[in-house]
Amino acid sequence: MYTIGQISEMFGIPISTLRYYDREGLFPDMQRTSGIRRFTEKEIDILRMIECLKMSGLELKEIRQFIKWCQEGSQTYEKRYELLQKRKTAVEAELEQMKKVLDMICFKCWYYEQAMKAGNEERLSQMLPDRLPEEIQAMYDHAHEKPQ
Amino acid sequence: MYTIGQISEMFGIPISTLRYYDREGLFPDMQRTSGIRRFTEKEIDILRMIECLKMSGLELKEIRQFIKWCQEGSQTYEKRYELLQKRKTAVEAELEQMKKVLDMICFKCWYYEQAMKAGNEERLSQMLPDRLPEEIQAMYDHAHEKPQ
DNA sequence: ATAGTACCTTAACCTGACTTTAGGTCAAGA
DNA sequence: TCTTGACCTAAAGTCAGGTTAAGGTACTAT
Repeated sequence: MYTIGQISEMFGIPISTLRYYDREGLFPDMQRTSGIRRFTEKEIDILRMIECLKMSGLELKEIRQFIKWCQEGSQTYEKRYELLQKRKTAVEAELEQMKKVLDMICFKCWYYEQAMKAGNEERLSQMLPDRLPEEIQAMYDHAHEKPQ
Repeated sequence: MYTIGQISEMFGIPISTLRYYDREGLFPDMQRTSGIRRFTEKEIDILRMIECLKMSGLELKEIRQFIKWCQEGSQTYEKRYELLQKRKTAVEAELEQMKKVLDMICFKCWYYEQAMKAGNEERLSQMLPDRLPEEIQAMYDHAHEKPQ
């Protein structure tokens, strides 16, 4: 059993945020001793889940729903599964998007490296959009692909 | 030259958002004819940049700064390059993070698939944390790696 | 005793990124 | 003429996800 201060240390999450999560119902029936929150393994598991689902792009209220389902036992397996499947699809799409963004950023880094060497962008602008060096062109093209 | 309505259509961005971007100084010295905004190729280029930099996680005020540098010509190449390098590092880290999150989500999908088949989580809980089927274990372990 | 520290609450405040509202201009078509 | 549609502004509102403030309790060490 841990106090809110210990959990805050453990996870690097401000105390105010932990209290806010509690207010939002993310720790259903957390125990207290004379008003003071007692975080057990159960709450730690929930926090790990919150961190993961938050990073996957879920909102707090959706996370609260998921946690509620976890409490309700085996009859909500399907709902939990469906939510996770949707998340999976969304995260996969986001990952593809981020790869394109990264290629765009990398291209722009190359671009400004060249611009710095030359002192201007004249040569560079003549290379656009399809006379770039092979590797750079590949990044540029990938970054500019239409999303399917 | 395009009107705000045409640009809104082209980019799928609400008119109110385009006006908001303008208010925030993202289209420095955009021309107007009798009060009506005229979007040219220049503004279209800026919008493409906004979309890319936004997806890379930059805030509007940082994007405004970048656009301002673009206006200032060749003496800001270095600043622009540095900002992009920082973004590159951040996006690379985010990408790695997202891969872990995806593995976590995939693991959980598998978990609930099994739970649905079995009707309970007893078998599953016995497999944690290191007696999972090989492929699943790999996902689980990757998802739980400590960030370096 | 009293000071310090860690906890508690409620309510207000904050930030970023928009969106909505209320009221106004202006040109084209019925 | 008058209504419709596309534009305009300033100011207020919204939403998520917190954070801060003000005031209170309770244990511990000096």
